[in-house]
Amino acid sequence: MLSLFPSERVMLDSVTHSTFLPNTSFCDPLMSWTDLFSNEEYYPAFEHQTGYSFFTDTEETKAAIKDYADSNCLKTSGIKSQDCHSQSRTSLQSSHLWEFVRDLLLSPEENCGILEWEDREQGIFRVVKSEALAKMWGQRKKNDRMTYEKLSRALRYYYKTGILERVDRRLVYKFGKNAHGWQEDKL
DNA sequence: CAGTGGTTTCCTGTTT
DNA sequence: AAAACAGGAAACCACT
Repeated sequence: MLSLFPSERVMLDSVTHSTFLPNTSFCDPLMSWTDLFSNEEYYPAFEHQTGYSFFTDTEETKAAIKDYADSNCLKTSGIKSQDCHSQSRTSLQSSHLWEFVRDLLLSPEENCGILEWEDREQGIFRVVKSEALAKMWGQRKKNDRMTYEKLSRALRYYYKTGILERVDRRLVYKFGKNAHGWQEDKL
């Protein structure tokens, strides 16, 4: 039943050490984006959050919520059955930031235009909605103080390790030699 | 308990 | 002026 497509092998590879991956079927949804973003356990926490600097600014909060709402597919698109065997949904499991970004890039249903390929072959991509990306990463790490500012700091550390390569264009990054699982012909 | 890797947080300065 | 980029430094924390 668990037919391993190359893509899945890569994903399983990157997810092997995740503490979130239950020993059940790969199709068994942990939590869809629908659950994640429409669940009242999350939204109230987001909107009523006032103790942290990130949310104290009304404009910022408004923008964040708008960013959230903009990605309406986050609320309306659940995980469809056919996605069970694709690389989608795995972004919830990837433990490392670069894997999270990669998996989001590879999952149109969950991406919602937050990330976009600039050059698929060369692994160059652009962060279209920085705020939403940070929000999503924060959700993944259960950290509602996450911002793109901080997320990007973590991304910059990847330049040293070859996970990412520098691209001198705003909000544009490129996968480096040591990043795997993103190449189309290897999926 | 100690060490480590991977961030997270903060900051100051520069660039777009 | 606002949003990104740059990195250094230090705190954090899950894991081994």
